[in-house]
Amino acid sequence: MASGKKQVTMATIAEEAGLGRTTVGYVLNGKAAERGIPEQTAQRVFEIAERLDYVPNEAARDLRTQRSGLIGVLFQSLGAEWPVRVIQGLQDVLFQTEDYHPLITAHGHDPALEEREIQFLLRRRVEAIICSATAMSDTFRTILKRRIPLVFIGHAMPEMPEASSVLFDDRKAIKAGVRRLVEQGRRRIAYLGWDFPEGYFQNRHDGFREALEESGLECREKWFEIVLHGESPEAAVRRMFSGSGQRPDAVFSGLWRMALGALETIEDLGLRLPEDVALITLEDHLACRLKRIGISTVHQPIEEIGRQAARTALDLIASPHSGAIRRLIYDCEVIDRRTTIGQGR
Amino acid sequence: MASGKKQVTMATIAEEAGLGRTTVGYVLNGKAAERGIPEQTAQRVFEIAERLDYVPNEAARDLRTQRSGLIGVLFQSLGAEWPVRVIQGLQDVLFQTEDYHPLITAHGHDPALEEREIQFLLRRRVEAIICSATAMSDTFRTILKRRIPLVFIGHAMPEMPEASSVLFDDRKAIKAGVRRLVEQGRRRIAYLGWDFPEGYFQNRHDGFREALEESGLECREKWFEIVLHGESPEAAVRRMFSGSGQRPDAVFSGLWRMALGALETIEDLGLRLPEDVALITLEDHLACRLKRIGISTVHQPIEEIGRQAARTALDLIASPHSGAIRRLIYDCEVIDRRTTIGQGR
DNA sequence: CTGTTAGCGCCTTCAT
DNA sequence: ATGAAGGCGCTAACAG
Repeated sequence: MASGKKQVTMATIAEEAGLGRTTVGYVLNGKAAERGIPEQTAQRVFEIAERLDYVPNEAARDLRTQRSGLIGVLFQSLGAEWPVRVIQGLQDVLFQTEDYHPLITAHGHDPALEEREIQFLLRRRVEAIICSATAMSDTFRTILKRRIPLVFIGHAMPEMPEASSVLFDDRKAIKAGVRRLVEQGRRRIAYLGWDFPEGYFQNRHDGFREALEESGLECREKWFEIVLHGESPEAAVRRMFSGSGQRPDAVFSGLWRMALGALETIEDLGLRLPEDVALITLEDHLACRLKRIGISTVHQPIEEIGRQAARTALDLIASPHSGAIRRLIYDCEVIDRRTTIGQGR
Repeated sequence: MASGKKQVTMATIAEEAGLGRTTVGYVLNGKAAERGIPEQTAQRVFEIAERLDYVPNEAARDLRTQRSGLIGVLFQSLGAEWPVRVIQGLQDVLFQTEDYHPLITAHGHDPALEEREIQFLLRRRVEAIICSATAMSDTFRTILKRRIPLVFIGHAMPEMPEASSVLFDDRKAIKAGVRRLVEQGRRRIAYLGWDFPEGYFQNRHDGFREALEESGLECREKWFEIVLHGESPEAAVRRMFSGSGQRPDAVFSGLWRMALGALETIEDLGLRLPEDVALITLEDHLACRLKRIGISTVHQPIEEIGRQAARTALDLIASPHSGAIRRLIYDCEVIDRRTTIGQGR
């Protein structure tokens, strides 16, 4: 393989031990007892294996057993904070199984690469694929056609009802955040959202409107800003606070980046946080947690998405004929930092 | 495999096309021309493959060719910022090859898991392993014994001269940082380091002393603080600034986390940055780049470590008998932010 | 131009 | 209690 002398295989061990391959195979797979192979023989086999630095060949095993023990994991990019945390959740679960490992890939928003990477996963015969939703790609269809369990995380893909998904209950989180603002006496709550090309965040936008309604507040269009892709949040915030009429006394942001922009802009306008304006955001990013930034957030446990996605994949592998599984992660926690009136944290 | 009808293999295609497996095999591997197979036949094979959703089986291919096309990548944790950026660099290079893919793993500082994961990589017959150095583990010896190229990143492992490595030239970076401080008129420069258990950062500590020496400054022990594992940087900084004697007029920090602590503490002490004290750090972490934090840094291109590590691995695979390759990444750039006197950025 | 053949290393049924 | 044998899907040397 790497070089040098020949590989050590089960045959090598069998020969060395003066046994048949079969016996060795059973011993090495921990089925010695089951086949009535004497303890002593097993012992000897293990010793020889150790001495010879035997390492089983997964390719051969996969080929023979028609399974790979791999779960494909496909992200657009690993650069953001959340993919990494999702992966940690995945590993929490997969490390326990002993049987499954993630095969992690990213495509950097490049459709050609995406296709290639999916092919890669298929060639390796991954038994399930966990991925973040992207623009509809035909390649996903290929996955389903081969009847490989597909689990979307982060956002659902409504065009693919056959696929499973594990998502945050964003509406619930938004309501919790808005409720906190209302508790703190805010009545003029603005919204700062982002217009991702595929409209993935529609759910958040709608959730905000619903939340206001539930609190008996009106949603003024002037205070409902959807920042376009490529546009800076700063402009949106300035617009929101411009004019001589009433100003918002709170801003709910759907993304941490926008919240950071809002923080800057609001202070630039000479307003004080949280006295004049409160600010709260989804996505409890590291930046929000830093003492000098301290943006209050509705914290959602990203690792839990990973854990549930792993479990979902395993469930689907175990019973391939069950329908799609859809899970919502309801957990969320409002964390008061500098930008809301809380006891801090 | 997943379920349902039988797998589509080359044999299926051969049968469907009324050809021999060999012919199909050559066509599918793009060696039709080389073997003088008529364009038309090739065309037909491709069509059938497409129609049948044929996906080659890597396990079979690996078994046959005795290579896996996988490069193992092992981190302690993916949670920090730099592993992810290293991976992006790796992918930059590997995506170009078409032939190699990373197989990414982490073990969360758990030696038992580390061992298991290395076993996992070996069973999959990765052709090289790229990993961040940890406490000396015997498992690494196993890797070398099997003559699998091993590339350390981040820190060298002096105990293993047979292993390759790709590292930053921290000394050079530190000198650049110190030089900038000196240019700005600082003469009483303190150092804030961290005592990682294995003493990996000794290199940085020494580099700082050297840098001072080169600038003709003395290194006062009071201003040379190595924060112990688990201790807070705050205490160290307070110590450094305590007493009635002279105070440092600049702090060089070896880690962004410490720099952040220093920033807080220095301001808590009623000192102004950068007027009273300048602050500069290694590790250009996101937190340093945020406008409200704005810690000046000596920026090192982490992605480049990934790229070079990938190239090193590929080189070693290509010529397994060459000795260890050691690469230093010299690039670094001093970035002035709020905590030094620069034109900002 | 195309086919036959012999494995790669492992699992597993069947025979002894 | 142990072994022989066949085959998973693919490649490549060797015939035709």
